[in-house]
Amino acid sequence: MSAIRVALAEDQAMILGALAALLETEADLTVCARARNGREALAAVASARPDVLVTDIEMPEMTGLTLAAEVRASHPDTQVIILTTFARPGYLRRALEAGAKGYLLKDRPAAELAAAVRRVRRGERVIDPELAAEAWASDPDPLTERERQILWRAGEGRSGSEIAVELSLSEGTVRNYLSEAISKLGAANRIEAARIARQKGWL
Amino acid sequence: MSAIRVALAEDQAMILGALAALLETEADLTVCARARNGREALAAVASARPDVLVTDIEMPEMTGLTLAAEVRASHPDTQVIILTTFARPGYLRRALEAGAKGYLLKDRPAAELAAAVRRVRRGERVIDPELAAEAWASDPDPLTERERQILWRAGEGRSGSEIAVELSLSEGTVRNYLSEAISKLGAANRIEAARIARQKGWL
DNA sequence: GCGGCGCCATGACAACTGTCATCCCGCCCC
DNA sequence: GGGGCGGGATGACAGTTGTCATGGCGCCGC
Repeated sequence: MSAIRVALAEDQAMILGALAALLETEADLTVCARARNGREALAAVASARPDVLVTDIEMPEMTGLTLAAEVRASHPDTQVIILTTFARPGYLRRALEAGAKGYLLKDRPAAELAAAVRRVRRGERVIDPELAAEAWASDPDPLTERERQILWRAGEGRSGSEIAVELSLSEGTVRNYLSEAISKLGAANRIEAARIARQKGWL
Repeated sequence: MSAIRVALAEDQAMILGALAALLETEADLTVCARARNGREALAAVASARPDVLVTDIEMPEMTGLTLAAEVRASHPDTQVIILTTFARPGYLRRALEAGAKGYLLKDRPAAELAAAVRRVRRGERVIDPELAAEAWASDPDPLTERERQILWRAGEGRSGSEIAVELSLSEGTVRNYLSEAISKLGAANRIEAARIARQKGWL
C-alpha cells in the first residue's frame, strides 16, 4: 500500500512546517509539496500531483478559495481540503461552490486533519460538523451589493461624505444605505454593523 | 543529557498539536504540557515546571503577555517565548516588559522555533530580527491607559454614553479622551483611530 | 401590466460625535 | 513649592450620523 501524497499551502512558514510535521507522524501520509501562497500551490500541484491538497484561505497572490476552483478545473484528481481559522458560513458556501471536498477549522483537534485527509482521499466529504449545522441554520447574506460596498468603507473609518465622493453618490443616499444595513444587521451604529457583517463573512 | 522540557500555549487546537509534533521531531526537546488558554497555561506551568513556555498572544481568558508576566513572577525558572502572527512593535515592547525572553513570528521558518527554544534555554534572548529593527525605529505607544480602554470600546461599536456608563465616567469625559486619542493618532474619527491603534499593536 | 425590489435622491429632525476652553484634584519630581 | 502630567469634569458649538417619509427610475416575474 503506497502512502497518501499530500500538498500543503499555508502562508505562515512556521505553521506550514508544523502541519507538515504533524502529517508526517502518520505512517500512511507523506507531504510531497509545500507552498506559501496560492500561485506556488497551483504550481506545486501541477508538478507533484498530490492526492490531496490542504490549503489555508487567506493567502497572498491567490486565496485558497480561488485555488480550490483552479485545482478542480485543471487537476480534478487532486482533492482539496480547506483548513482555516474562520468559521464563516459565507466562506464555507464559497468553498463548496469552488469544489472543495473538505472544510476544517484550525480550532479542531490535531488528529482530525489526518482523518480528514484519509476520508477525502476515499471520496468522502468532510465538513466541520458545528459549522455545517450553523451554515444550514444561519441566515443568508441580507446585504445588497451597494450596502456591502458602503458598509465596508464605513468600517474602515471613512465618513459619509468621503464615501459619497468615492462612489459618486449623494451624502444622504450613503446615510440611507447605512441606516438600512444597520437595521438589517440589528446593530446600533455603522461600526457595530461592520463588525457583525465581517464576523459573518458578509464583508 | 536530559531533554529540554517545553510547554505550549495556543488557542487553536490544530496548531497546538502541529507545533507539538514539530518540536517532538527534535531529539533534545520534549513537550511536557499543552494549554489552550492563558489560565490553563499558568496551571500547566505550575504543575509541569517546564524549562521553556512557548505561547501565543491572542488567547481567551488571559493573553500571552499577561501570562508571561505571571510566569516570570511565580515561576522565574521557566523562560517564556512569545510566538505570534503579529509583527507589532507595541506587542514586542510589552512582551519584553512582561519578561519574555523570546519573540518569534509565525512567519519565520519552522526550524527557528527549536533553535529559539535552545537559545532561550541557554539564557540568551531571541528577538525576531526584522521586528527588532522596526521596533527601534518606530514611535512608542502614545496612548494612556484610559485612552486605550475607551478607544478599544469605541472600536467595538459602543457609543459614547454606553462607554461612559461602563467605566463610570461622564459622557463628556469619554468624548474628551476619544478626541485626544484621535488627534494623537492623526485619525479623522474614532473608527480610524481604533484601526490605526490596533494595527500598531497599541490596543 | 402591476407589484416588488434594488437603486438613487431630497429634506427634515434628533441624536451622537469631535473640538475647544477651562476648570479641579492628586501625584511625582526637581 | 511650583510645574508637569494623568485623570476627571463642564459647557458650548459645529459637524456627522441615524431615522423617517416620500418620491423617481428600471428590471423582473407572475
